[in-house]
Amino acid sequence: MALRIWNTLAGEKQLFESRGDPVGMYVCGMTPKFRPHLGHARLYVVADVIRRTLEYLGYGVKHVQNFTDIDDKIIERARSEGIRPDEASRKYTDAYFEAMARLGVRPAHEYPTVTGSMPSIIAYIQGLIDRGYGYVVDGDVYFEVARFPEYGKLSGRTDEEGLVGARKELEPGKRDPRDFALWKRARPGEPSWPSPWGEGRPGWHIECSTMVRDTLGDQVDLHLGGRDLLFPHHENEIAQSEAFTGCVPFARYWVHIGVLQTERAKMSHSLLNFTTVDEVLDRFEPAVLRLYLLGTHYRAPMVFSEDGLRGADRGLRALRAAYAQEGDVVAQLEGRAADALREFTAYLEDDFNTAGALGILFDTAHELNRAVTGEEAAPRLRGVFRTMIDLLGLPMGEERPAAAVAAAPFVELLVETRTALRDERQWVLADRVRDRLRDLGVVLEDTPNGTVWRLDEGAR
RNA sequence: GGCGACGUAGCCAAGUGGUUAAGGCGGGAGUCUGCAAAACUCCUAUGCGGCGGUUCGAAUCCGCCCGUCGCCUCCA
Repeated sequence: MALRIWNTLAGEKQLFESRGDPVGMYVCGMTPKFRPHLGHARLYVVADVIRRTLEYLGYGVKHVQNFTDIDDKIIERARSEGIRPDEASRKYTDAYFEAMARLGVRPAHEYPTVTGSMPSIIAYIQGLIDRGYGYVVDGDVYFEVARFPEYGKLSGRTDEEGLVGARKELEPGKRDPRDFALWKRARPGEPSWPSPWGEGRPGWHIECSTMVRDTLGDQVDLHLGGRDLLFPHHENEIAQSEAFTGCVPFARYWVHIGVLQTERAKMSHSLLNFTTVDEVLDRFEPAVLRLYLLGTHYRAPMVFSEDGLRGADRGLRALRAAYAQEGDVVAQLEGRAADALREFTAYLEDDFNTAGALGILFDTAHELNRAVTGEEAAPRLRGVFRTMIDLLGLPMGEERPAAAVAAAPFVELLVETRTALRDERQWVLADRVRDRLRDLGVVLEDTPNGTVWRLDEGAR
């Protein structure tokens, strides 16, 4: 089986053929204007699994992800916090790295930034002007969409009326409503950089075109991003890049990750309806969130729910129990192990179908438990199970939440006492301790190896 | 208004022409256990938003309708 990917540009699933080694993978990074929310987590966890899958299949991958570290929202945010814009972007870039490390998202190879790419961006804009695609109006520079006939090939928006929308007026200075800013003239009190067109800063889309070229060349294999960036951001990126380099297509495979929504609307910073990664990780282990996010195919929209998280918590526990199984008798499960791994990777190779793959993972966990329970250990099955876990990047080591760490000495004292009671067959008292702890959100399990405990999910 | 996506059991969610429609959560019965928990066994959609159509055959293809969401403005 070979890797097939749904390419937004083609509107169909295509066989993946790399241009060379390593595969160039560019992921549209975040604008660090606040702590990352669950929508970000979904995108970057999916990107991480895509990269793991490629590497498993034997591809070398060069993963580049940017930070758009200067824009209106960052300036706004910095003002409200009484700090400088660069301090704000630094702060939330750090928050991003912290959250992703907890989620087991492997770092990209490079993280270019707008402020760190200024000379390159200016040269790129000048290049577009020189080639006749850009025009200057009083310190602003615009991209002239009419000069790029291919415009709209990614989003399917070719109709000018549809592009403009009912509400949007033609801004003064623009020749065409579709034209977009490459460089924005500085406004008083805002950070700015010198340029041939005067003080200002880059428009929103140009940084990606520039940074892709600087880090990965004129063409990338994979370009990933949220579905909400499809238009206008990615459409504009294509226009800029192909106009500048003449290399078509700019990105061979466009992969768009569906948005995460709350009950009624998309989760976003501007709607203030988001849940941050931190908020979830205060109460659930990172592996729970990761498992939850991978339970829906990446292209489908996903509605965030607390119940879903609790379900994932239970599911994770089952996987972890299977993961921890020990055994030493060789079983006749060699064939089954190979089948399971083949089925699992077939799902991942078919447009990164993590939800389908999870089905096989759970099947395998059950088989493993069965094999061990039946005194038939399955070393090979255990091996493929661990391979699957790694491909999805699910941490199997338990990370005890802060509340559990704090409670540990006291809970352990009670467990000790209860064990003594059980040794004396004082069942009523022993059960009372267990029941009372249960009421407090502490679950006790008596196993052949002693009593283990954990905090109930959601009660963290 | 324009463009697009989606609608599968109580909930979540795979499945894109052909055996009995994966898997998870929840629920029910049982094995094990001092009792529980975990694990294990079994059960939980004659049906895939609705109505038509194509086909020997459709959740899967086509049309219309209903509903939800996204983009068209900052957004991952």
